Amino acid sequence: MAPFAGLRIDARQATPIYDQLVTQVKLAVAGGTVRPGDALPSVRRLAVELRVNPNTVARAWRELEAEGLVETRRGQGTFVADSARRAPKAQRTKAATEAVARTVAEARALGLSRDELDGLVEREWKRTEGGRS
Amino acid sequence: MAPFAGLRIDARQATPIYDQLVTQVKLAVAGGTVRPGDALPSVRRLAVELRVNPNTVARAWRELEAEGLVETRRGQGTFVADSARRAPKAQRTKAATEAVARTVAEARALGLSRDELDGLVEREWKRTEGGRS
Amino acid sequence: MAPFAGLRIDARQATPIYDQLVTQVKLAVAGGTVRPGDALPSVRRLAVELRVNPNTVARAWRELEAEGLVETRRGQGTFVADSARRAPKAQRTKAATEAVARTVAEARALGLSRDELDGLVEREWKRTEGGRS
Amino acid sequence: MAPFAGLRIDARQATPIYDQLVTQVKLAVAGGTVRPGDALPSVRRLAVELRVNPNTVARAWRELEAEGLVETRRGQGTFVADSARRAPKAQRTKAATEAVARTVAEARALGLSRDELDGLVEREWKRTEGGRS
DNA sequence: GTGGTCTAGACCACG
DNA sequence: GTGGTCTAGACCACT
Repeated sequence: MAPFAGLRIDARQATPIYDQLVTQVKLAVAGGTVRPGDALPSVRRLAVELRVNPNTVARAWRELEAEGLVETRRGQGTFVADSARRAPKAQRTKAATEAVARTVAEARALGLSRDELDGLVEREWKRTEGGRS
Repeated sequence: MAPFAGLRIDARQATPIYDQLVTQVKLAVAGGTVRPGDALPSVRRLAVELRVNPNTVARAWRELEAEGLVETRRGQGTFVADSARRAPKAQRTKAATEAVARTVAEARALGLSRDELDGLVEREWKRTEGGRS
Repeated sequence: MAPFAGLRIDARQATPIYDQLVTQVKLAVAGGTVRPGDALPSVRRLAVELRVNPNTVARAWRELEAEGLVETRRGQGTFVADSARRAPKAQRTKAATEAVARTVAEARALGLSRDELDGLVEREWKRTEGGRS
Repeated sequence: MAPFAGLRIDARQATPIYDQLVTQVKLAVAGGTVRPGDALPSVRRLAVELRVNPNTVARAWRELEAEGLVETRRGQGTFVADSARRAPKAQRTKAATEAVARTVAEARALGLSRDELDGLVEREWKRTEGGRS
């Protein structure tokens, strides 16, 4: 499966689209799903795929480049930088913990039981199986 | 524990503050944590507590009122509307599923195993035990 | 004279407009012409003044913010960051030396004599006298 | 010293490489440093020397030819056109004035005194003495 | 084909 | 009023 196959956005969310993309690429790099040298989808292709303006994708890639996570090669495309490293385990756990905390809080507020939550996690995990790991 | 005791905001987040408040109130109503007739914190008190512009809190309450979830009684304050009902199970599950999906996607991107994710959920669930439920 | 009164761009130049603005603000900060807390011109006002698209100015301010040189206060405007310091003398001299080298090289290529070059510098210096210093 | 011996580029600069070359050749012609009939370096040789794609050099020579400043003689190379004349004094002064203006602006923004600027010009002029003039 | 810059203009969030 | 996001579409630079 191609790297970055799973990039997706949610227009209803308050987080800006370009920011959603930045976050997902960062996560993929931190988690080792993609590696230095891997190509990001081209601005135009991804824009078509996500039905988004090319400028929006370009802005995301630009921000990532400013942070040194990716580099653009003229006329070729945008690539994960050689210097981009998989984040250490502790850091990844910390990030995941925050995400989990948000979701648990929401589940509780919605009055879900522990079993119901586990069921949802189980189902979602299965549903997303098969990506490059 | 007073209803709405846990309202909290994160100024660093991209989501507008008023939006964070709206979401939390909605969740509490949908989940049955608060019930029709319960009072929302007063605009001024909450503004002070969260160190936020009173306009921002007012804006949140206004949006909620526009949606019919709360009602303002002159001189008394803002209250959960009588018509506000706990959301039906299916709707609550749908909301929770979206939250879970986001978190599972993030965990996967970070390269966590299923067991690691379960462990984090377990820990977070235990940690937040004891609130009004 | 107001800070940043002298911001100007040259559309004929190869350097992108937003970049020209970034550079000028950086120089002004490094040189002490402007100080922490000083307001940058508003995006819209400057865009009108320079006959440029507001997006272009916004992009410049955004890049400066990403570098921590300025900070934006919601609804108020963009300001030189408190942390922005005047560059040390050595660094300023280095920057100026590069600029001088470029110009001397060009003057030589154009066949100017030393006296002619001095005359131009003299004239330009006089012409720009009167700024905040 | 061979004509065009000093052609050099700066890959870090925003200005396209081919443009940097065009500008330098134009300057050399305008200033009389090179004369009609003088040969430009061959595309390949210069590409190797500057570690640049030959297309880039070719592009520069092509632009210059389109402007009538140089002409290509099949199998021989590229030469300064017979019609290329040293620019009139006024025009050269104008070009130099712009360069000086940019540098004076930068020096002012950096908080340099008139004396400091003069010192830098003096030093740079001395340092570059000895080229073909 | 790739990314980069810029414009024009809409709509949102905040004070 | 301030800045922020996004779209649509043009043109440029480079491979």
